Amino acid sequence: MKISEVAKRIDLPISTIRYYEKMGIITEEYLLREQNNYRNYTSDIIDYLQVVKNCLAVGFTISDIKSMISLKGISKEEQARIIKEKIAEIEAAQLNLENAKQTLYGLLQTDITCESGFGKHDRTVS
Amino acid sequence: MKISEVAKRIDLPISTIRYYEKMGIITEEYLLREQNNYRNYTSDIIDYLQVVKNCLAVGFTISDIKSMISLKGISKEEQARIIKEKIAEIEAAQLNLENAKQTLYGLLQTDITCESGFGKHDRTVS
DNA sequence: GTAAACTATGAAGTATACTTTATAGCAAGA
DNA sequence: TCTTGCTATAAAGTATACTTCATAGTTTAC
Repeated sequence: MKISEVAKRIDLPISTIRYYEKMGIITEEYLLREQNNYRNYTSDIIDYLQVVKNCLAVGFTISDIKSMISLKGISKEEQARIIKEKIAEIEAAQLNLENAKQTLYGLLQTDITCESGFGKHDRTVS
Repeated sequence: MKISEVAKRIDLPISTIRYYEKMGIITEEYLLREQNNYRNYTSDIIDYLQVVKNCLAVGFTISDIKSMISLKGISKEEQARIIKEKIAEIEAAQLNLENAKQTLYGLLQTDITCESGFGKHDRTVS
């Protein structure tokens, strides 16, 4: 699969896909080169990039993703530790999301124009 | 309350608090100046900044927050529209989080070192 | 009253995640 | 064949969210 097809199927700019490769999160596993030097991706790249998109969308960095990729080279204990750490981060993010959502629902039910400020009367988890 | 106390209580650098003010998300409502020109914050600033932190942590931009603040000046219909839009964004983020979490749980249960790549065998929502 | 600590401003610097530009080779259809 | 379009690389540019620096006024503790 050539880069433009990947771009279309995963809905990312070509430049972004090349950038991910440069950053080391698209590896040989998903990518080889044709004789003309064009990139040729495996069909797995689509699912993989969807996971990458999900991770980036919820606040993981490219560096985080690199560390998850590199899990293959380290001990199972270390793997489990890193993965659990990431899951904890996700759960913290989920709490934040729920708080933000409740803040917004609160705004919907309040007469914002007259007396309430953004978030002014909301409770948040510290 | 002076800036250093706010910084300590909300656990943000002083520079960040001044930056938020510069970006227009800390308004007169929470801030006045003393005769010596020092910033003097109301106690409400703490709860407010916690909401700001939550929002930023889950992917909202400072610009998003500004638009939420400015809800006070616009019609209720427009307010409701913007708020519902933000809630939809949060719900999309929640889906992404759940996907990312399942990806990681999948990794925990797989023999990563031997055959599975990061995310390679996971399903994600398109 | 003076040194250390806190406050202020504006401007420049940094990190992350991309995007755009410039230049050039390769390919497919009329 | 020639033009249009896709591919390539390297380097510079952009946006967002801060942080650091340079400089200077203010306050507090001894």
